[in-house]
Amino acid sequence: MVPLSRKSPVPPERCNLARAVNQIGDRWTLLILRSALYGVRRFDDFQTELGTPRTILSGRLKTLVADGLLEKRTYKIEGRRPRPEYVLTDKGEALRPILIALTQWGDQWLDSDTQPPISFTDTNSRQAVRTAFVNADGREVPVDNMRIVLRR
Amino acid sequence: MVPLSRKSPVPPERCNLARAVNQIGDRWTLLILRSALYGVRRFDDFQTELGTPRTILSGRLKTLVADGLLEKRTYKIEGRRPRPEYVLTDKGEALRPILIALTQWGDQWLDSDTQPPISFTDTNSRQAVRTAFVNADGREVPVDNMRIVLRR
DNA sequence: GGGGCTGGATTTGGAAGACGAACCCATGCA
DNA sequence: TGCATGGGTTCGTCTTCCAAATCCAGCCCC
Repeated sequence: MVPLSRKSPVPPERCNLARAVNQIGDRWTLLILRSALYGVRRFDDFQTELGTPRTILSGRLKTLVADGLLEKRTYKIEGRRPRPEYVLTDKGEALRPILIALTQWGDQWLDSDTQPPISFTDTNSRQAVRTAFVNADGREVPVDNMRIVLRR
Repeated sequence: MVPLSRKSPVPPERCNLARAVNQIGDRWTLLILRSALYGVRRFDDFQTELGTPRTILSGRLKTLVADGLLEKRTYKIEGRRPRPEYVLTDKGEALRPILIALTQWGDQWLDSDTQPPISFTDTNSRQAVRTAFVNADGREVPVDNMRIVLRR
């Protein structure tokens, strides 16, 4: 168990986890990113799938673009007028492993009775894949073997 | 780039990521969990560190306990009256790798200019540690080598 | 070229939740 | 008895959320 501490080693103002939470730590924002990672790009598709109020969706898409997680582009279907679409940037795409890990957390702790509706396997070994800590060589490092390094 | 999709392969109602987001996808909830992972346990310590309004903090702690992420216990200091403290359960502790991964995402995408204030190393190799997907043998699986498996 | 359709929004009021300040309350201590 | 401490709740305001209605631009068709 984690030892008692009266305060965190890194104060929230300097903490990149806190900053990340401020940028994406919001229900709708995370749900929009979820859909985006599955390839959803269009306003009405987000709206239909998530049931997000249109005002909110409009605002969240704006801040996601402003924060560089989505890129607003224009797509054009033959015979239709051009329309915007919202595509993940590299920065947004970099959240994929994290959200997959969170999915697996949900599989285990929110719905452990039933088989998860989606899972991930290694195409070579065909084994199930999980998240873990690895060193530079890609070898797993057990949590007990990890040391925290603080800078100042 | 992710191919266009008009809707997600798993609808939000059945999606454990969406469920996870509904349980912890909230600014204050995530910040409280951050502090808890660093060992913070007491009402006033959370409040001082995060600046959470006391009403909000009180409510969030209640739901975190109700959701089984924190356990409410009693601690007693010699000569002081007993008080409650909030300690991570296994379910809450299981979020650690995910929040570490999110910290590292923040290091890279929100503050890449400066050295991150906190990092993690392997006590054996003294190398930096990162999160990755591994197979059952603890061998890293590159993201391109992952296959999605849908049920039903 | 007027009318309808369609997708991507903004405007408008009412409801819910966030917030800060003040207060409460049980215990231990002087 | 009075005061200090930690952990809350109550209160009134203020912001944000939300649903419904409306707007708007471009394309189609007649």
